[in-house]
Amino acid sequence: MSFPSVNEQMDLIKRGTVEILPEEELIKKLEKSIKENKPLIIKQGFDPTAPDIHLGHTVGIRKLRHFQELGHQVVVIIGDYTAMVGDPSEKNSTRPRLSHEAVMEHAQTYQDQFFKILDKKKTHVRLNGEWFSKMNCAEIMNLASKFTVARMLERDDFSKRYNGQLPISIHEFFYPLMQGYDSVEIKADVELGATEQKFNLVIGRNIQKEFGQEPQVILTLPVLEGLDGKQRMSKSLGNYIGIDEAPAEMFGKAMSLPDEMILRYFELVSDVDGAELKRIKTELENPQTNPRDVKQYLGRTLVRMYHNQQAAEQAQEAFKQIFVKKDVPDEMPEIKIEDEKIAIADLMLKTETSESKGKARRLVQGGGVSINGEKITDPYAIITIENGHVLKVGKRKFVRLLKE
RNA sequence: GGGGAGGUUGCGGAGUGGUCAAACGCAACAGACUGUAAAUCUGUCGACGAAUGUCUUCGGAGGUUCGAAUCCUCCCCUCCCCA
Repeated sequence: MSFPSVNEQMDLIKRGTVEILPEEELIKKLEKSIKENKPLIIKQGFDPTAPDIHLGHTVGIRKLRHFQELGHQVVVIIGDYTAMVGDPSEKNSTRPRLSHEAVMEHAQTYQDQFFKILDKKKTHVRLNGEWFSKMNCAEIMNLASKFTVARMLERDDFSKRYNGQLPISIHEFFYPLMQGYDSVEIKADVELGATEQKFNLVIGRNIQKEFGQEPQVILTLPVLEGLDGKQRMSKSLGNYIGIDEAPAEMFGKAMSLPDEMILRYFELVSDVDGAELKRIKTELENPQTNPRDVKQYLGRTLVRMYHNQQAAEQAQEAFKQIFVKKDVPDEMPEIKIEDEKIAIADLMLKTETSESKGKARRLVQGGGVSINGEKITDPYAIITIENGHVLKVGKRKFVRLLKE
């Protein structure tokens, strides 16, 4: 196996990254790897708490992919053990502990999705329960002794919670330690993580040193903002684009992004190369350009990456039909209605376009509901079902009504 | 172990016996305007009912009262100070 030159490697590695700490160490590691013809071990961890990978995750996964392309060894750690204990960093402490089965199931889903981006053959997947389940108390104490409370409290979210009089459980202090210990187990050379992970990543260096290993280089990546363009993309905030989503969904969601996000998305989660990225940047800066068009290109790119070119074209066409021509989509859920006549609120409940009747009526009152293009104004309207009529609720919910 | 402060509808945060389904802000949703962008304006924002209304909700369980988010008892949880 032969590796590209250090400069070439650094070029690709640096793309989209926020920080490499320390950079000289990475260069040294790369030089050594070339000399000894031995790939570096690149690590990133994931907690299998949510079984769906969205674009936010792909920022890191794509970077792992870059390392693979350069010939290095990627090790993905599934934090099954941490997940079983229940991740406390999310403040909803009532989260149920996950059963081992659930964790394994999630882990499987993760892997299926990882390999849409990563090369399966060049990826090791390890569960950290492999070593943590075997650790005894003395070993745990030993690990715990390698770090101080004061240093823990340096961490931003701990100190914020501490000062904000919010609870911090002792075991939460173990998370960084455990994550660091993962690096010891796999002898990581580089660990990737989002910028907010910096603290944990740095601890990994310390822990490795304590265990007599050469410390890993840490590489931080930006946190991708979600569809609102402000908050991080996350499933619980509902502002995400999942990589398993249908083409139309993916495209539509991309179009709802704020304009300022266009370039960032191209940079962080698309596979366009450096030259193309530059071209897009210039295009966006041109006042003649309608950002909408570039956004459509983004939408197509994403659909192409996770589906295919044809699906991308179709998604764009369908989108235009609905939102530009204000037409109805060709494809939509079809629901059989048995009743001849039905109150609008009941119809919306039945078609799952509203969660409750009260809400349905409010939507009608707000002018958000139409049938076959005719706006319903009376919240108590009785609808006569016609075969094939289209119920539209809000901007994007369409249901075709079928008569029995 | 001792003392103090708290737990309110997605979040923040009012409310200390009836006028409280609970102020206000944020978020969210819908409408107008647009490019399903941003900004702005308007409306809605527990459930059921056509409706007077009924039901569920203020950490949990009981209790006092004609009536409780508000008072009492026990319990659970969190934070701060002292040791």
